[in-house]
Order: sequence, then structure tokens, then C-alpha cells
Amino acid sequence: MNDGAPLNRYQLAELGSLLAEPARAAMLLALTDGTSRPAGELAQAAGITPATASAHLHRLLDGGLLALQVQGRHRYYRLADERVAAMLESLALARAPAPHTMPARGDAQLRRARCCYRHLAGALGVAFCATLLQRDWLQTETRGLFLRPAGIEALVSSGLPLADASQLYGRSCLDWTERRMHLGGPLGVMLTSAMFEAGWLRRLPQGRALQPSADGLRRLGMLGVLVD
Amino acid sequence: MNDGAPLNRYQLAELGSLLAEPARAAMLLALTDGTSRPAGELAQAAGITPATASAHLHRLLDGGLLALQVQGRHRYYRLADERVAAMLESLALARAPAPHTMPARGDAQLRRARCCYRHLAGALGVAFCATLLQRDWLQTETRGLFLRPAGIEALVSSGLPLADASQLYGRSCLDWTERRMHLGGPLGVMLTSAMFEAGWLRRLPQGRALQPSADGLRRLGMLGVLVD
DNA sequence: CAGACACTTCGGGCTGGCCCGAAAGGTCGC
DNA sequence: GCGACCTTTCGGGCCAGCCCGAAGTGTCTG
Repeated sequence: MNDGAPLNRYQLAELGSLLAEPARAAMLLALTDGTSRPAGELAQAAGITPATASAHLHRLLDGGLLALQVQGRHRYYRLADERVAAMLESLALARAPAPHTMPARGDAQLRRARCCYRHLAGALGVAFCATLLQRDWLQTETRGLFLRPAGIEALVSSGLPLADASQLYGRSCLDWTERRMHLGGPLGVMLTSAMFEAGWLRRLPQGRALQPSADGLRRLGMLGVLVD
Repeated sequence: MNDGAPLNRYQLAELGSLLAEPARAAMLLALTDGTSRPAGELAQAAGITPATASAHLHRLLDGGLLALQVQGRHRYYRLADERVAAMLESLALARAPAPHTMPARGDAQLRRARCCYRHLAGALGVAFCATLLQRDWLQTETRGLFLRPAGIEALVSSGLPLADASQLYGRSCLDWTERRMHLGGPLGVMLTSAMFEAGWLRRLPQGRALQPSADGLRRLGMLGVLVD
């Protein structure tokens, strides 16, 4: 009722209180890679008993931060939404130390390429997005960013398997190491998974860092994406 | 120590607990317009006694969310950083209802043009940023987005008083009504204040909504910025 | 059907943190 | 210097919410 502010004090406080408990924070952080995990595993990750974890998970579910998928006697929890992942990233950004010292802290691999929820982030993600913009391959519409036919053609001829690329919308996502925009949303997710399929990227066994292949870097370079 | 994650559970929980109290949330929300306010006024805005407010403000200060400016017997508090404002916006975004119904909720003026911390946001801000990108007036560098000489020239000849525009960096900022990028950072702030000076925009007495003038809309239209 | 397993619900102990009134620091005007 | 004002510090009451163990519900296996 104050003004057109998006959030009132109680909504913000409720959201904050969901994050305010180390156990819940640990669970959320364990899910930032976009995976679904059973309750027991999350309890272990948070260092609490299943009984306590159940209460926390219920609260996060009620608060709209998690989604639940029941499968037999297992209950798999995941982040409710890509917006939740974006929120967690922005919290990290706000809490980051001085901008110029921060990127030097993280390990080099993570700064170069990593997954942000399910799309590509890091220097490579930012450079890729910048190239798409610079070559005018992205069209800005009210509903989001769309890949233009010329862009689809260029990416496909580089060896990227794109299905229905013109229908998916992307959105800008702020990068916490680069402090610049990269491409998220369904379009970003699809492009990233196409890179996995094409062998341009592969996941590392642990963490969110991604490993670009030599071939992938070469093909990206030919598109105009330069890193380092 | 887990992986290269930007935040550990305790840091996230601490940040959450700062937001978790309606009184503190109200103070933060009262400062989202970028103003500085004395402690007493914030106490009143939160509906608590000065004694309680003092403790809350101290905690927010320690947590790095607020900055303090002492002036005589008054103590003016403001958001510490533009990143804090961006964080609060992203929390609103995560909590927003379904994407397609959300923009219809806010009042039309607020959706059209408003201040996000101290730079222009809303449909006008998004369109302005899109035009800058489309005309290739923005240069993407590691440190951020910079105005190219051609862009400076075009804006100045439209009547916008720009000082040292080539030195300021901008950053992308996600819009909570448009769900698209607009221009923030020092560059965004400078461009917005230039629009105030030139009479293209004026502040409304309350809230964050901004009122574009007929002349401002005309000149923006000539640059290629079209809204509605 | 019996037992193992995954998870939730229940009951009760405990602590952290919010709140206020009263009083103490500083700062300004006269 | 004295009073008015803004803000902070102190002391103590009070409640929300975290934690666990034990028991209950539902599911899969043999």
C-alpha cells in the first residue's frame, strides 16, 4: 500500500527468514547446480537429522523456494524456479568483497566457465552472450531475447545441434565473477545443453565448473567468441 | 571449502537473518529509492521505538547492507551499495507471482518509468538500453559497458548534458516488471541524472515512479527509443 | 505378509533475539 | 552553560523457532 513497491516488509522478512537458518541455506546451496536430491541426502548435507530436515524442507516448499517430486518412497527436492537460482546468485553478488579483488579469489576454472542453474556462465558465458549481441543474432522482444534466423544458421553450421531454437526465450542473467550479462532462460539452457551434446563442454565430477574442449574453443573462436 | 561456491551456508544465513525481521525489511525497503534517512525517521517507518531501531541499524551496518553518514546530531543511513539495491530487486523478482500476471499488477506509471536505485528502469529504461545496444553505442569490456564516442555525440546533440561519459562504466540490471535488461552502474546513474537536468524526466513526490516529459519522449523517440 | 527403508509427525527442552522503558552520550541553539 | 533534541546503550521480560528422539505412515523387496 506504500507505493507500487514489489515487496512489502512482511514478504521480504519471510523470504529472509527462509534463508536465515544455516541448515536451510546449506540445502539451498546444495541445490544451486539444478539437481534434484532426496530429503535424506539434503539432511546429511546440512548436518542435521532427517526429522529436522523434513521440517526445514516443508518450510522451503511452503515458501515457494523448492519444488517436490515424489518417486516411490523417495522425495526429490529441487529449486522451484530459475528465478530462485538467480536470486541466490544475486545474494552472492551483494555479499561479494570489493569488486576488483573478488574475481581473483575464485579458482580460475570456475571463473572461466561454469553452470549457473543450467546455463553457461563465467567468462565464456559472458563472451558468448556478447558475441551474440554484437553480431545482432539476438532479437530483443517484450517476452525476452530470441535467436534470429541468421544466428541459428551460424550456430548450426558450426556444429551445434539446435532444435526449435527460434521458439525459446532467453533472459539476461548477471554474472557474479564477471559482473556482466550472460544468457539464461530456456534459450540459454538449450544452447548450453547443445554445447554438451556437441562435445564443446563437459561437466566436471564435482562443483559447478565446466571444462571446454579444445574443439569447442576452436569453434567458438571461429564464431568470434574469444576468452583470455 | 565445498567447491568454488561464492557463498557458504553461514554467510547466506547471516544475510538472510538480516532481512528476516519485518522491522529491518521495512527500513531497507524505505531506502530502496537511494535516499539517506536519519535513524528516527527509519524507526517511524518501521513502527518501532528509536531504541529498537538503533539496534537494527547497527546490525545492518555491521552486515554491510547500510552505510552511515554522520552529520551533526543526525545520523543518516543509506543502502551501502548499488549491489544491495540490485539484490533487493532480485528478491522481489524471485518472489513475484507468475511472470505473465505480474506486470499487470503494478500501476501503469511505475511500469513505464521508475528509478531503480538511482538509474532509470521500467519499459522506458529497457527500451533506452535496447536502443543503445542496437545502435552499437555501447562497448562491452571486462570492466563493464562503456559509451562509444558515436553514442556520446548522438546523445549530446539530442540535448543531453553528458560530462566525462566515456569514463563511466555501466552494468546490466534486471528489470522486475519487464524481466529484461536495463542500464545501471555509474553510467546508468549519470545518464539518468542528465535526463533530469535536461527536463526529459521528473521525479514524482512519492514513490519510485518517474514522469517523462513530452519533450523528453519526443527526443527519445528521435533517438529510436519507442515505448507503447 | 514381514521386514527394511525413506520420510514425516509429535512432544518437549532450550536458546537466540526482539521488544520496550530508562538512562546516558553527543550536538545544537540561545 | 542550560535545555532541547537525536541517538545509543543497558537491563530484563518474553516468545518464536531450532533441535532431537521416538513413534507413525507409506513404499518397496523377498
